[in-house]
Amino acid sequence: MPKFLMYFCFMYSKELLKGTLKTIILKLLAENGKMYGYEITQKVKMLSSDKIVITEGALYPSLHKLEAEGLLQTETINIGKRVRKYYSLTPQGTSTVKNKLEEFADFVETMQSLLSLKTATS
Amino acid sequence: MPKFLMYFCFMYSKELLKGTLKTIILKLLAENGKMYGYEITQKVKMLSSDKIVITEGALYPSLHKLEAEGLLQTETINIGKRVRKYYSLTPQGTSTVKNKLEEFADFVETMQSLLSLKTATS
DNA sequence: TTGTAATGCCTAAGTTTTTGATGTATTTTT
DNA sequence: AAAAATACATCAAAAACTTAGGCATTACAA
Repeated sequence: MPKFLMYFCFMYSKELLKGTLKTIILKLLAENGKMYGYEITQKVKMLSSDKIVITEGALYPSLHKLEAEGLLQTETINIGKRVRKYYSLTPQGTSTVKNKLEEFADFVETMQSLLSLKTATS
Repeated sequence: MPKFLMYFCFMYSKELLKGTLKTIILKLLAENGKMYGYEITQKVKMLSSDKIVITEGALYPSLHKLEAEGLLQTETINIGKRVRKYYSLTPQGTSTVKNKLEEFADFVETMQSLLSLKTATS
């Protein structure tokens, strides 16, 4: 789909996405073993039907930070003359994924009750 | 509960909360007609069992912004020598609440499927 | 009665996270 | 041959928040 058309279809205010990027990255890596940056952006777009678009300006700083924190490790390989940098979870990263997911689930539950989005079976 | 103890019990990383503040405010006002700032902080704390704590440093700028955007209107009354500023929804605000809630619900659904938190009935 | 906590409004500096623009280079498709 | 996709990255600016403070009144406990 051409870029200029995308803005008419999907995507909600990005505000809500804030704070969820790391969780998304960690979860994807937990499921797929290792992925490179560009692959992550495409996967998220596809899995969310273009509703969640991770820009590279947000992704790479986040990946670098996770690596600096010891949650991710990298492995660079060459595809012809092009470089590809694979990210994967460290042991510490693996144990963090679970916490992050629980935290998100808990947050959602709290918010849903606060916003009365989850009505008691009545 | 004393402040120094609170940090041991509840509250998850505030990151996730980002972007949800306006939605929370609008929904509370839709339900309660009119509320004042301090009241909102207390209500949210209570309804979320202290899991969501809205600081005044976040609340007041947000209220002022919503007012500037025409979604809220105010009414100041005096309680003895103390001032109390009630906020309520404008017609525009009322129609915005629904959108915000739908947006949040949609976001959550997308995230849950992305994070595989919602498994298909199997 | 005195001082601490609670009520009630507010601002402002600094941090974090993200957007949007830009840069570079290779490979694939039209 | 040109355009789009692949693939990495950085950086200024915006947005939203945290932390810390300021001011004043009222309630409560020591």
